[in-house]
Amino acid sequence: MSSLPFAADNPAAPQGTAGVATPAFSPLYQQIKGLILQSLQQGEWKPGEAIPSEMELAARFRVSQGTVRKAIDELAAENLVMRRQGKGTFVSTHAEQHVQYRFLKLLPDTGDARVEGPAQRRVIDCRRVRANADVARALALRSGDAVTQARRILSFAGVPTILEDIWLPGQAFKGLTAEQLANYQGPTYAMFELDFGVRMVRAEEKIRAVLPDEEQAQLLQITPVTPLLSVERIAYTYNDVPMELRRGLYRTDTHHYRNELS
Amino acid sequence: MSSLPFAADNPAAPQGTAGVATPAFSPLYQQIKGLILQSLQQGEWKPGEAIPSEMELAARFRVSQGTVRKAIDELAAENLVMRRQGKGTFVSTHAEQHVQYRFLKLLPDTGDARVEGPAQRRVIDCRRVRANADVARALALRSGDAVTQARRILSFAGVPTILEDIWLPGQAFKGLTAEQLANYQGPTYAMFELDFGVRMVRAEEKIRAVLPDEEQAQLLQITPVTPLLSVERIAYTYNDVPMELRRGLYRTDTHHYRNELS
DNA sequence: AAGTGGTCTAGACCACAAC
DNA sequence: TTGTGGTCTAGACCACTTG
Repeated sequence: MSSLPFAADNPAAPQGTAGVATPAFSPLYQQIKGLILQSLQQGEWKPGEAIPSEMELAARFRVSQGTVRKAIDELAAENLVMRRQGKGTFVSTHAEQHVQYRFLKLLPDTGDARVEGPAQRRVIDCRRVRANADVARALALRSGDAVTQARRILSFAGVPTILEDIWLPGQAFKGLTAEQLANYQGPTYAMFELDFGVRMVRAEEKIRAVLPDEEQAQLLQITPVTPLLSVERIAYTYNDVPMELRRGLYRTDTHHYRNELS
Repeated sequence: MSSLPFAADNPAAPQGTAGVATPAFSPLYQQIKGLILQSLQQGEWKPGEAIPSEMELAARFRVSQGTVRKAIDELAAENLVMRRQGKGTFVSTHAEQHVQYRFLKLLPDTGDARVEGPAQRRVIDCRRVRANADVARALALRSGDAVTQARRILSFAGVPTILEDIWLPGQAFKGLTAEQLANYQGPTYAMFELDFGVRMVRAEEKIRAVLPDEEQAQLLQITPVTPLLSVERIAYTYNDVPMELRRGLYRTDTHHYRNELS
């Protein structure tokens, strides 16, 4: 039984005539959304599991089903939960996505990603280091804090296509090994959920065109004058907490980065 | 007074027991959405104008306000209309976007796009040609059909940053001149709305890293070994009809392409 | 048959903008 | 004061899934 900031029989935003700035106000369904979010964040329901039914949540929060519904609508729009008619509402997970890689927008020019199958992974490096200024800033850490750094190559149909450098906060990802990164079947983000309880919910990418240095070119088996996509990604858990910095170099001779605008 | 495929007092999907495949069924609010979309498409309400109030539409379609509301909710989510509390619901337009360029995701590395101000445009070329196979496929035309082709350079703070080639269906854009492309104040897509009645509603982009040829390098005042972002965009009007093919070459030494994932 | 999400309605009230 | 979109409720019924 949770207590609401503003309960249903204790209407929100009573609009005092004090004349000062509007007090922090949010509609009921936003408050409900916040409470559900809190439960998600605290792990009350695990990825892939069903959350309580709308009627149950309505009773628990003492609001109507319609209000819970609108809260869940927004959570579903943000891909935090998934609704399935007749079954229930489920916590999103990177493990059972209809598309294999939720955050990877690189597609083969030949259209169909399914024919490629999953990428082959080769982990080149995985070790604990101290964060430099750039990494620290991206992950909201202090310079010198412990981070786990990894480098790996993803190949499609045997062709090395992506070279990735990954930085993870040392605290949350204590004990991460190269074997885990290499051998886990399925998306790496699913492994993060399962082994570390870290769910990536959102990400931002900055994309540039670059030329590889000698080492990068060698790893991707290309010449140093092959232009590459540099994709710098920061992935966030709940509450906009950054939990991963990833810098990918994508070959785009047989693949392209696809984006939809509206 | 429109007649609905399934009226409110003539319940949809009576679920015949014929045992064959489910007949085409869509909920009432989807039908309403379709009707509103049709009016938008036919220009019953122009970009920037208000559409009728929810109550009016509810009366017109003989459904409840809540049903109209849900239809408009989806249209708003797709950026086809914009709601403004207390004022009404307005047809989206590229002219008065809160961000100046709705489809341009290139931002200065220094964060704030506003300090740059609008881009300086220099039109290099604008002429009618016949569509080759690639252009024809992208625009759903036949090879040899008339298209208007243009090339221009966008500069920020005096630095040539984007080289764009644009292809437009000749029929819809009859009479387009270099002067229009160069002199119109505001987004080019706003000019398309105003002068040609063509509203771009959605777009898809394929992004690659490339090296410029001699001519491209000269126009952008860079060396031919400067890697560039190649952004191939197809923009669509209503009903997924492609109305523009655009290929941009972006310098990414001082700017980056920004994308958000969820 | 029971339980879930999905749709639709009707009515009340709130917040915002314009007159 | 009026009209708009925004919130909230309560109840009915539909569609899908499971037992």
